[in-house]
Amino acid sequence: MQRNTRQRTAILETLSRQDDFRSAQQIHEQMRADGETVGLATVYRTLQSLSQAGRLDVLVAGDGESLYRQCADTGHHHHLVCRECGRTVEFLAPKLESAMTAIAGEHGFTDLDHTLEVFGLCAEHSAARDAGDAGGSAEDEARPR
Amino acid sequence: MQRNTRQRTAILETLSRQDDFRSAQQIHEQMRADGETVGLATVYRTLQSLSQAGRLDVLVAGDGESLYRQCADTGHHHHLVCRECGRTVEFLAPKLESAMTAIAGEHGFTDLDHTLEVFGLCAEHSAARDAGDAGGSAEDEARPR
DNA sequence: ATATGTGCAAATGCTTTGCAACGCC
DNA sequence: GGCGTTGCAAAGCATTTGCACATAT
Repeated sequence: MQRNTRQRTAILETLSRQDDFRSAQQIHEQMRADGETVGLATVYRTLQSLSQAGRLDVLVAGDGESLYRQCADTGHHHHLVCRECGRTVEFLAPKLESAMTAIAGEHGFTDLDHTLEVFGLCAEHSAARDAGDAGGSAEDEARPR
Repeated sequence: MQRNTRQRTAILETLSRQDDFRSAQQIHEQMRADGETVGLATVYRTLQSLSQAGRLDVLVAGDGESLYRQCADTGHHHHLVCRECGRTVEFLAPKLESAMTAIAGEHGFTDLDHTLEVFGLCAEHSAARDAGDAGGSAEDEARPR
């Protein structure tokens, strides 16, 4: 129930070369730039199926856009993401998990699920901002939102 | 820089009578049902300005829709939300906050911000499910998504 | 008086879908 | 050969925006 098509392979390959969280559109755009011929709808459909299969991590940005990334850790984990460049650090927070489970239990909640994502500016970009990067240079093109 | 219009007042009043997280459209719909005459765009604009002013909590649902709620705790806090009925419990997690700050710091990240929301089934609805409520009754109308 | 807020409808932007052609297995 | 997959364009949705009109202060 999941065939190995040229497109599917190309998408996986593109993702494996990518370290940041990227939107479906950005991934599609990059593939076109790399000479791949893939329809945008296919990218959407494939990313969706891959994430459902647990082979991809999804992050819903503040504006509702979905961002995808192939993570090193295949289990449950969280992310520290740079708002400017999308640079991502994966981390675990076991104490936090148990604390949440406890709180939920106290209130009679079951069937839990949670989202925890941290956004900020990575070392490189917080430095740039300190230096007075008020006017936003030519980085508009590169940011993963 | 923020006038007291009939619409603004009505929206605040509606929110104060509401205990669950609701989307802009649901709030608008309810207001119409209550006999209020307010444009949808106004609801969107007002909810946005209120949340920016910190008078409202916003939650981005999994599908990207924004949900609003007037919370008791005006400071920083998190939510435990029932997937079925939207019932919400506010909670604090100070240890968790510092743990995240620490992790972010280790990686050189600054200007932090984070999202932490827990979803699950409240006592009432987890019981209903256990009882074999597979066919979903007439509750479709009431759920805040 | 005048800066703001409002309403409507059109425009946006991301994502999904219908459907015929296509290509793995 | 059959059934999942692809592509394109159209459709869907939540949200935003332009603009003329209304209205708080």
